[in-house]
Amino acid sequence: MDHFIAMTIYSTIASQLDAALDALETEGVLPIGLSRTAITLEPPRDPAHGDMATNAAMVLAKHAGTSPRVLAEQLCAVLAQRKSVASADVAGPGFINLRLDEDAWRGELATIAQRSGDYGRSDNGGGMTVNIEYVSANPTGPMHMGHCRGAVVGDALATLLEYSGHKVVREYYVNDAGGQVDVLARSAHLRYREALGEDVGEVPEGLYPGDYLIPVGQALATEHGERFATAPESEWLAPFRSFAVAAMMDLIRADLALLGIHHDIFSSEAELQAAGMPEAAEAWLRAHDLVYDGVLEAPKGETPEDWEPVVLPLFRSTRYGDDQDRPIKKSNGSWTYFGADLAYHHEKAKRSDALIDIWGADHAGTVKRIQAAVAALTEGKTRFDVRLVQMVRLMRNGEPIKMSKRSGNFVTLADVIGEVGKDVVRFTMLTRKADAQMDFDFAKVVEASKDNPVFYVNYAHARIHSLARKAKEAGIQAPSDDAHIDLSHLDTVDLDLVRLAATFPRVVEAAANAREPHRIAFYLGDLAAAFHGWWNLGNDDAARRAILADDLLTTHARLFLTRAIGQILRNGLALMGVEPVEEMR
RNA sequence: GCACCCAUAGCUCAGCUGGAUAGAGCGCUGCCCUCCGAAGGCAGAGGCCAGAGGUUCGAAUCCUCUUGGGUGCGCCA
Repeated sequence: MDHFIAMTIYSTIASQLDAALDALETEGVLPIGLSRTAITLEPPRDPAHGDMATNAAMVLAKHAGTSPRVLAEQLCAVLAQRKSVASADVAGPGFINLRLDEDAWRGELATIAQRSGDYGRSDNGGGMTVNIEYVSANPTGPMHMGHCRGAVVGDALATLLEYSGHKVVREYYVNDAGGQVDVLARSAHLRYREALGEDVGEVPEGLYPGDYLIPVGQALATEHGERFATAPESEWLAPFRSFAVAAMMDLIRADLALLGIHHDIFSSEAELQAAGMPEAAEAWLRAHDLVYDGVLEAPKGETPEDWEPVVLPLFRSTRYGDDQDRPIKKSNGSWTYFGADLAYHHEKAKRSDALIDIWGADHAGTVKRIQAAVAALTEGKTRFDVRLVQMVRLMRNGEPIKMSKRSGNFVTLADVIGEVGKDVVRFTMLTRKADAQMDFDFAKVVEASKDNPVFYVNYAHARIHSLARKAKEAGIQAPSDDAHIDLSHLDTVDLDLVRLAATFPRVVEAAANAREPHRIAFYLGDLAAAFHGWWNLGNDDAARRAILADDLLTTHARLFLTRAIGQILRNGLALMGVEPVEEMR
C-alpha cells in the first residue's frame, strides 16, 4: 500500500464496500459500470443504527432495476463475510447499517497513535496548487479588527488545504496604485513637515489622522531634510508614496506576525500595472469579444444629477450572470480597480490550479464580476472560490463597542491580541461559519466555562495532560513499545471515543472541500464534550477511571486512549493555528 | 430600484455539499464530588427548520415565488 495514502477505517470499509459491489457486478446482480459517486459511507446520526451506514442500495437500485431493500439484502450478505464487519443490516428505506468488530476500532486507535500528528493528513488534493489570497488590507495603516476575521479564516483554510495534500500559496495583494495611497502620501507629507518643526495643527479632513504616520514623517525628514517642505506635490508624491506604503506594509506584516500569519507572496498592484498586465488581459478579452467599448446604463432608482453617459471599455460580465457589464478603465484612461484586479487574477490563475479569495462581506457586490472575469480568462478551467467573511461586532460585557473612524480611533488588531491573546482570537474567529455575522465579546472569549469553546477544548486537553502527569507521579510506566499495550482492555464505552476520533479525517476532508475551516472548531468541541463525558463516568463509577491502582493493564490501555484523543485535539488546533494548553491556571 | 448574504428551541449557534426520530451551549427543572481537575457530567421540558409551491425513493439542505433582517450598489477601493 502506498505510504502516502492515509488509510483510515473509513477508507478501509469503503474499499470493502467497493469490492462487494464489484462482486455483485460479477454475479450479474448489478449492471457493470454504474456510477458510484453518489454513494456515501458515514457514521449514522443515531449510534443505535451501528457504526457506519451506506446509502449504496438506494442510490443504485433504480439503475439496477430492482428495489432498494432487495439490493440491500444482497449487499449485506456479501459485506457480512468481511472480517472487520460484525453485522450488516438493512434498515428503513434501504440503508445498510454496519457494525464493526471491536478489534477494528482498536486497530484504528493504534493507527491514530502511529500516525500521530499526521492522522487526518491526506493527499486528497493530489498536490494541486491552490492560491489563497487573504487579508490584502489597504496599505494605509495598521490592521484593525475589521481585517481580523478574514485573516484568520484565510490562514486556517490555507493550513487545512496543505494538510489535505494541496500545494498552497498564501498571497497578499497590495493595493498600492489607487487614490488612497496618494492620500497616504499627502498625510505622510504633513507629518514630514511637522517633523521639520512646522505647526500643522489638526490633521485636515480627507487625510489620515492616525499617529502611526508620525514616525513615517520623522523618517522622511531624516532622509530628505527640508528639500520637499515647500516643493510642489508633483516632486514628492511618488517617492513619499512608495516610502509610506513600504512603512505601512511593515506595520501590517508585524500585525500579521502577532496572529502567526506569514504570506508567501506580496503582489503589488502598481508593479502589475507597470508590467502591462492589464493591457495584455484587455487585448486577450477584446480578441474574444469579451471587452467592447460601450456606454453604461444609468443607475436604476434615483439617478444622480451628475450622471453622464460616457464610452468606456466594458467587460461582458453579463454573460456570466452579472447584471451589468463592468468598466475596466476610467474616462481618464487609468485602470479601474476591477480592470487591474482582473489582470491580477489572470496572472494568478496562470501559476495555480485553483484560486481562493477571502473577502469582507462589504465587497459581496463585486463577486460576480471577478468570477466572470476568471471564468472568461481561464475558459472555465480554474476553480475559483470567493469566500465572504461577515462583519465582527466588538462587544464588551454584552454592549457593542462604539468606534469612531473620524478620529482614527479604531480598535487595532494589536490591541485586541494584547488583551486576550493570539490563540483566543484565532479560535474565536473560527467558531462561526464565515458567512454569518458574529459578535466578539472581550468578556466571553476569555471566560472559563463550557459555553466558551476556546476554554472547553483547552480544558479537555489539559485534563488529558494532567492524567499523564498523575500517572507519572503514581509511578506508572507506559510500556516501552505501544504494541505491548493490550487494547482488549478497552470496552465499547472506551471505544466510543475512538469512533468519534476516527471521523477526524473525514471532517478535515469535508472542511477542505467546502473551504470551511470552522468545521474543525466545531468538531473539536464535539470531541472535547465526548471526552468530558467519558471522564465524568469515573465520578460515578471508580472502575471507569483512567488510572486504576489495581489494574495496570487497563490503566495502560486507557492512558493510551487518552493520549490519542489529546493527539487529535492537537492536530485540530494546529489546523486552526492555536497552541494547545497543557495546564489550566 | 437592483444584487448578494442570512432566517433552525426563549437566547447564541451547529447540522458532515440530499439521508433514518433535526442537535449543542446558555437560560429553566431535577440529579452527580470520602472520587484521576465539578472550570465538569447526567436527565427532563422546549421545534410547522420564516411561509407557499416544486424537483425524488427521501428536502432544514437543491429550484421558484412571498415575507422579514443585514450588507453593498454608479468611472470608489
